[in-house]
Amino acid sequence: MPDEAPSGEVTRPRAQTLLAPRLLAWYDRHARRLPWRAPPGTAAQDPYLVWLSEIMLQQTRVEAVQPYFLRFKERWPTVEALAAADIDHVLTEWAGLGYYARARSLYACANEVAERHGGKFPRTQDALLELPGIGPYTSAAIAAIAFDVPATVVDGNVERVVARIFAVETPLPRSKPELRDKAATLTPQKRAGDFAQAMMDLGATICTPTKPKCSLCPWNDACVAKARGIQDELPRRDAKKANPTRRGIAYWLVDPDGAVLLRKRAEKGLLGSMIEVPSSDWIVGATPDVPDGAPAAAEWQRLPGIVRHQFTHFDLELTVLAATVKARNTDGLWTLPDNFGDVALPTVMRKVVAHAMKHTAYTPNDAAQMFEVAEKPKRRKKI
DNA sequence: AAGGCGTGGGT
DNA sequence: TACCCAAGCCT
Repeated sequence: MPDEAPSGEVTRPRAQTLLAPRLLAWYDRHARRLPWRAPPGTAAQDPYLVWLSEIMLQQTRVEAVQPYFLRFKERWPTVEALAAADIDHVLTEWAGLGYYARARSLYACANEVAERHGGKFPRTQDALLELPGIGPYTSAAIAAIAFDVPATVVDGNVERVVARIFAVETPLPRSKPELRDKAATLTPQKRAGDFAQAMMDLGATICTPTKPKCSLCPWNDACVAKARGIQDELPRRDAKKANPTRRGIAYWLVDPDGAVLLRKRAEKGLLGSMIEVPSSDWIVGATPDVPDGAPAAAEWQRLPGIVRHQFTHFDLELTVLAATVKARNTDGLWTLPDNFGDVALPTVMRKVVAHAMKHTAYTPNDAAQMFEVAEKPKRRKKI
């Protein structure tokens, strides 16, 4: 473990002091150009954009984030603009990106920054940590990248790189404290933001989970796992249990105008505050065979096939029942499919929409084509 | 403090 | 097909 020198700097073995400069040199030549990133050596990025990107990047790949980031930046260029937005518009813009509590926290955080911090993000890790949706990773990332604070940024990439460099064999998540401490011994006092992004780029492009490209790695001669030939086995992880399957019914109700009944889900929890095709509870076990919990009494027709979706902690199988009504006798958001793009439909509900429109007599139009995309997910089975 | 919380791409 | 797991946070 590193000792604290009187200056407050972390002391470290001499060899380790050489690692950061080598990685930064690699980063200067190989940094990916990303829309939220200032090129190495240029002026710091707008803290608002750093924050926005870091929230979106939580548990989410760069490629998935890019279009969302660009749309948010265009629509809400400042934290004040975002704070003044309608939360439902924010959720609609976030739809498809997942982990929707992030969008709610994003909005809450924008309002705190606008109202309590004068529109300026705090510059210290401790102060950032107080804001909604900002935890240990994100506070360090914003401090380092936006404000050049020498904070140690630890995400999944950094954990993997550090586990390999030091050949940490303790499985995750038990090894997290050790990995964090070892990462701290690598963090330089200068260019900590570039260093953090370099570590993450290294993990994303070179020190990958499988088949790491060690021959291209600026640290390959210092990597203990590589020296031992166990780089593919690290980091180890404790086994995780299998996911259960939950089943339920989604109710596709259409009025004479072709409007479809949608509903807003509970504020928090799974898909919190998002819009859904009304559905039963999703229960482990058999699909209920009675349309219990249907939004209206109607002649429900079971559509062929099933909608499958995987969440982080369970698999879902939805049966879709369809019916028409002569009048809008049920409260909800009666919405024409042409306008589905204006509501916060998460991906699982886009799948339901696609399935229903494919198996009912809905006239194909732009909306139908838009949702066809969501239907095609798996590769086609060979005949 | 262990589990809830999305989605998509890769192997 | 059936996993894995990603720029994590919250309770």
